[in-house]
Amino acid sequence: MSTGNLAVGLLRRIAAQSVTRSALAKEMGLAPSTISAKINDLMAAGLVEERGAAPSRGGRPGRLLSITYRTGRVAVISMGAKHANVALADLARTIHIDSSIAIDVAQGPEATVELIAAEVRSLLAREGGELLSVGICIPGPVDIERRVVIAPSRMPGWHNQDVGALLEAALGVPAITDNDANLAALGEYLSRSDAAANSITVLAGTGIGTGIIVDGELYRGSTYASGDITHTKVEAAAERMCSCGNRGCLETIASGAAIVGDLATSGITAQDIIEVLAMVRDGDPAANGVVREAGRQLGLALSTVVNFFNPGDVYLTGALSGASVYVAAVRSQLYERCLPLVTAGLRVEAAQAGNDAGLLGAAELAILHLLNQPSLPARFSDSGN
Amino acid sequence: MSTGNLAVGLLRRIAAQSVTRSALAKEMGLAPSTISAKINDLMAAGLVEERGAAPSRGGRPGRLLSITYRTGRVAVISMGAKHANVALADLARTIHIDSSIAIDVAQGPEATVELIAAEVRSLLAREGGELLSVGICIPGPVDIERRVVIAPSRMPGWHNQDVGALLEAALGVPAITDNDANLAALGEYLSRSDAAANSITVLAGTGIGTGIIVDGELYRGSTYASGDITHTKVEAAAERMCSCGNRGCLETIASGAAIVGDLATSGITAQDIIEVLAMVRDGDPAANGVVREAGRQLGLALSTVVNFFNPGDVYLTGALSGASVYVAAVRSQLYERCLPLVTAGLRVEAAQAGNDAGLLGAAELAILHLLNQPSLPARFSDSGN
DNA sequence: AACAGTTGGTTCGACATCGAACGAAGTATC
DNA sequence: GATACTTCGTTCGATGTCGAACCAACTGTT
Repeated sequence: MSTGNLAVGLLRRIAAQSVTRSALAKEMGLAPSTISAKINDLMAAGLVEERGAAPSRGGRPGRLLSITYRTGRVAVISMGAKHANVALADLARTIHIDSSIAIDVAQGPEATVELIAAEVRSLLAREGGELLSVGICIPGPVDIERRVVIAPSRMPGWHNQDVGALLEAALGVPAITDNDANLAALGEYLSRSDAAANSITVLAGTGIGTGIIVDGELYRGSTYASGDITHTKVEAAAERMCSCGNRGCLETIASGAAIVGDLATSGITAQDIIEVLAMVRDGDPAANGVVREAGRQLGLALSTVVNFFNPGDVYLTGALSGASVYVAAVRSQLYERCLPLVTAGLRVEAAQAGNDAGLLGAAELAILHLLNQPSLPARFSDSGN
Repeated sequence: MSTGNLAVGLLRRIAAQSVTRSALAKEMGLAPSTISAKINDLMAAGLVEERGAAPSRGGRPGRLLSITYRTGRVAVISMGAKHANVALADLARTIHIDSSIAIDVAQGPEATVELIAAEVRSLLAREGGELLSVGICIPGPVDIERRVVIAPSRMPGWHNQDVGALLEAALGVPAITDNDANLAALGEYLSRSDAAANSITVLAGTGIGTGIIVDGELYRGSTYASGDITHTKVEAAAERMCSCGNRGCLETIASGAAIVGDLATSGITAQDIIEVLAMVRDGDPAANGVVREAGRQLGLALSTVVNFFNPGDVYLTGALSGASVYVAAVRSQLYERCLPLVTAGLRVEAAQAGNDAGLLGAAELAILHLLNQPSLPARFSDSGN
């Protein structure tokens, strides 16, 4: 009776923050009567309750609505090749606890998922609450229809694997999977109140992927491969051999690995990109120069894409986005190289959600997935606190 | 009473071709009862009538529905810098008569629109029928909200001009304006039964623009500037000066003007790109080589965009798309340079609608615009044949 | 020629949403 | 503290869409 799409939207919104009926009506652009009717259903089903009143704004004060169920948790995971970030979030998409564990994708899906599942259980034991759903970011293309990882260049042995099914088997709750850059774009879009309807979120890690938001919705392309700019040709990299077998790819000059490598050839050894960032922060000129150059090259490659897509916002995530030289280099390249009409109003910024963007996007998808389960109201009402 | 959005969709569909109620229900994914109810309204309003029966398919034969009004015409115009194609189409988007006239955009909007309007009147005088609406393709960005041309690099004096208003004043019917590449994409998408949901349509003329279809809808970008790849940097053009003041732009090596220029430097003079095409068809090796190289460079520039956008189809329009060497060169570059997951299922073809693609897109927009006029039913019913 | 099978179209009750009108519960003003 | 004003929420009739059941009209088979 209350499993309609509107009910889901209302639950999501109320879970995020207490609101009054009239505020909901305005936010959602629906008639007050429609909201009231639905809220009645939800209250009858025991999912929502009135809790206190909003301050009057010159007239009758509104009654604040809260979600009855507050101990539900979604587990969200962001996978890299060597590490995974694991976190628990509530239904309002707020992250309550998180941790990082060492994994090795080369060990294959089963072993990796078991490590991740163990960490989820451990976080649950510490934090309490009931696990309702899981969302995971994969560093490679994901066919969300068939629900499998496809041809992930950095994850041999994972092709056609249904990671969601493995997680479901291990944790006993619904799970969803999507590409990391896609989820970062979704997370950043959702966590901004001022987000443009069309945006590109760049995730520069081992490879360089982007997530695309079109008209407020995630765009995944015709074969779930959209957003890949790793192998865009840049002149400055013409001599460099890429892992894909070609030369001149953006990855060979703007990825984390490339930066570490470039520093090594100038005699400076850094363990990983995090160390490089620390050096930049300490004012190391060599590190600074290499990072700026990486940003410049990324900006150059992005300029074609930005001219084509004409986004309102470009968000940068990944470790490098913490360095302001990097962000500034990307921005200045875009402003210099793109058409005036395209740069008019264009924002180029580090993601506000930082490295949690992917986790937030995963939480959103996991919650939506959960709320679309047919058995939802039962779960909520008979395990509610 | 029958001005709802469903009514518009039904009218459009019935105008395109006679159909039965049950076929409409299937096509539109609506309940048969919904269709019947709406058709009753439309018949009561005198907009639709039953005309004959469909052959039985093993059961009760359907009754074919036709639009009552068949002499209505929309005028569609595709503007270039020196020429404009003017045509009349019916409500089914079929072009009945067309012509080409010489214009000069440097004369400014008023004079140009007057020339165009005169040609529309002349076509109407020849063909008969009542003019209902006008659609025009502009070779530059168009802000469809404010309904003005913005910063058109090749049309000085047209900035912030409302061409639609000028046409309305001259012809006395509603008019709409949009960018030529956008409308070509829309037209090609609509005229294919097998079109992919996400596609890029390349219009290579003076500049090189693309129109983008996302999930079956035209995507225009955040500032109506999407699709511009004219100034994408290509290595082979590094030495060439572009009209934009930079070097290395795609336009300097892959546009029609660039091809004519390149042939001139090898001592071969062609008046325009049409002549070059004729030479290619005659097997002229120099012309062939230059056209193939243009296609190769376009393909190279497109590869970044295709990796990013992951379309199902790429359509080529504009004069050059008539040369199969050109299409083949673009296709082979895309297949070679894009990721396997992106090229899986990717089609790269000359537009089926050919150079009419823009006119068809303009007809679509003009018809939609017309059907969204509040006074529509009156117009239709009291002037119907 | 009767009858089963198939497809086309309508009727009717259910449901979601809307908008207008109204009652409820405050604040501001005199 | 009466009165106007503002905001919140509900009631109620109208509208659009759906799906199930039903009637209508044809084909093919026996």
